[in-house]
Amino acid sequence: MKIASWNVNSIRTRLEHVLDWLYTQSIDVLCLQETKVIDEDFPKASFEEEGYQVYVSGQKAYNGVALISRTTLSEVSSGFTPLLGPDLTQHYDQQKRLITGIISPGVRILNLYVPNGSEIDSDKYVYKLEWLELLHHYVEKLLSQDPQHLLICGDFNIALDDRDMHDPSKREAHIMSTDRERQALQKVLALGLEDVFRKFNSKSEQFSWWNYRAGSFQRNKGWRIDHHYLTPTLYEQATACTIDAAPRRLPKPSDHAPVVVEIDTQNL
Amino acid sequence: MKIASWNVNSIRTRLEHVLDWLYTQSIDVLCLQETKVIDEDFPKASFEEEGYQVYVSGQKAYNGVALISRTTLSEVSSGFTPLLGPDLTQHYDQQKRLITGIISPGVRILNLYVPNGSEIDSDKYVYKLEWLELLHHYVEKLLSQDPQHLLICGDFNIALDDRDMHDPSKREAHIMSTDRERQALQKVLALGLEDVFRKFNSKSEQFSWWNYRAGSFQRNKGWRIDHHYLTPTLYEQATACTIDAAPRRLPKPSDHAPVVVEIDTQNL
DNA sequence: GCTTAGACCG
DNA sequence: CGGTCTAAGC
Repeated sequence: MKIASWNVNSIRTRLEHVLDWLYTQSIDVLCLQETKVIDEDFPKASFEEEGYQVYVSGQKAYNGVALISRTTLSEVSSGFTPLLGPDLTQHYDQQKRLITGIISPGVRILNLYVPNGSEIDSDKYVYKLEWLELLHHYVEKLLSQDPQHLLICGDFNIALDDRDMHDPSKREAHIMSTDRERQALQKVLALGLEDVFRKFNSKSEQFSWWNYRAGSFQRNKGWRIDHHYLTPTLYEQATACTIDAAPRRLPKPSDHAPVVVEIDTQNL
Repeated sequence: MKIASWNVNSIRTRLEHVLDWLYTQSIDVLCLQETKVIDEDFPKASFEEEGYQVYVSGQKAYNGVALISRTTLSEVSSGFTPLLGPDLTQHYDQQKRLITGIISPGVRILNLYVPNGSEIDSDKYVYKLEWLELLHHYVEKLLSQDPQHLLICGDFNIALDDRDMHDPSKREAHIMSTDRERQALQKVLALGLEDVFRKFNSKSEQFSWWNYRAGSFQRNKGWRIDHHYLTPTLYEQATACTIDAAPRRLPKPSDHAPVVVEIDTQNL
């Protein structure tokens, strides 16, 4: 089973890229971030015509996530509120950054768009850290339901270690690589999740995002900020995890490349 | 010799359309309107590489005209001021709507983008009528220099008679066809100029502009507002005048089609 | 750089 | 409807 995560930076602008890639790669579950569209304007029909189910949680202009699956999805929900209640979460759920559902072999997929954080110590940076703290509570609850069948993927806007950024010397000066961001994410992962990309590839300079500016892609000045995290049983059954840079070479690309994980579901 | 007029609605957006059409039609002189670009950002090199001279008079975002010629251009100038002096014209020359030059067989080309007028009796409608009054003085001066070798072309934003609009019953209710606009243009033409399109074609519904909205082009709900006006000697030597609707069918077209006049220059 | 939105123009 | 611009977000 192939599960992909892709920050598309507007699904309406990138629709043809996404449809073409989805079919040629025969993806089973596609997790999109930064769809940048309200739910009623999401181009659902284009996916449904090809046999996919589509669940969206979007807003105007910013953020927005979608879960697109060839297999039936159940228990789909979006935002922190369904699990954590409205008291803590109402404010954070105004931004549409989280959607989840269970796919047919009983695996829960959690698709995230972690806040960018803008600049270190800015209000948005604080919001990012608070959001990751909420995520910790949320994942804890999910794991209490089933500690072995959770896959979390998305745009984390965090480079987990120094191999995941092109200039690690600037680590503490740059958003996405500060200790506080890394630790906030590590606290979530400590609940029992592992970065499956590193099961297959320990090299540095394996990036999933390149700034549009200054020929960053051509010079491979990027960041690996799009991840798949798996609980131990799923991690064991993973057979591959790859970043596909091909769509990033197309005209008018998203700034992110899709990341695909393959899982052998026979023994689940 | 083939002389074309085309309102391109942004030369930067339409550059490929214009270059392709220019070469395939082997146009000698191309008069552009609504280039929508400041002079330093006009893509001159694209035309110069193919052996054309380029003269521009543009501004940011609005208006803008260009004269692009395979034969040498002389006495090029833009705006009313060079002929009429600054007193009356300074205000009107802030909008870049007029460029002129003499092409090699001694024919003066005057390329115009007449104001649209917005709504009847609006400030912009008054401006349009005043601009046409200034044009009358300007053309009078040009003809005093040479009454026989003047070609005026461009987007006139006026349907000269009822054949030139799809719904003549709305004539007085619609900008571009009110009596005051027609009379202001007729006053210029009375100096000794004739609409050369009507030398070859007296049919109605021969349009050069179709609104982008409501499928106007598909239903041929258009207007003939792009014209070539010739002094008698040139008029006699004209061998064809055609509107080429083909570029209007392309993806992301200009709302105007180019209009081409062919003149036999042997006897000039 | 490339996306969005809203405003203005035609 | 489609071009421009500005201002914001990443």
